[in-house]
Amino acid sequence: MNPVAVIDFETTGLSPAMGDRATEIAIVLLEDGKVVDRYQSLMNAGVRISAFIEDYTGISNEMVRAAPPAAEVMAEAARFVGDVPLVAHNASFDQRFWAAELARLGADERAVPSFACTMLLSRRLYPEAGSYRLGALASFHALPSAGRAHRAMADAEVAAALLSRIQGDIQRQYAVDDVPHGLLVKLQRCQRKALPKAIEGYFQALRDHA
DNA sequence: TGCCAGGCCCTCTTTAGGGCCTT
Repeated sequence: MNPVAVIDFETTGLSPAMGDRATEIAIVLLEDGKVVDRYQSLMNAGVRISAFIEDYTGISNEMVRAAPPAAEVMAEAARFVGDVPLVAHNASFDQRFWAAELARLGADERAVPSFACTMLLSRRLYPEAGSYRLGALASFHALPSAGRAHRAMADAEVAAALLSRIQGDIQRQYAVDDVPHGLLVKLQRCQRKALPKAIEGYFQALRDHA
């Protein structure tokens, strides 16, 4: 299976459009269901972190003041990811911050790649899960704890374990050898009953293209 | 200081509203 990069941001709030900035990023490279590399850094975007967010993430103004500049960290993160496709939990959130922080470096926001989303996939694959928060899905699947929740690397590790579980379940349930990123992106937009047809259609298109 | 968004998805729906999920 080709590698994917599972990414998680900690930020000052919910919306880069409202001035919120990233405070920490973690990236886990996953290949064949195994972690093969990691990147993690706090970053200083020069903005104040509210008391609520300090409490929520455990990331303080003092910690961020001592961290490298956000531009430096994001450039490193982009180099680390390279052309590897991206995955996140509730990916629309991380995709917005990925685009916004890289746009500050001069990157084209329209060129942001499509993310696969472990939350959307879980909604389709595990209708009995009840809650689709990352921590709730980790409990549902009995995934190993990776440290303090709401820190970037701990959450990225859990999301990577969830993705590995998702890929394995798709392989078993639908008798396929591989679950490439493009298939994940396709399935996260599918109704549950349409999953088998979508999987067959995806691999048929690959064969037609070959 | 306190507040903010956006996309998905369900239903008491589609001429809409509200909960969930991310920080």
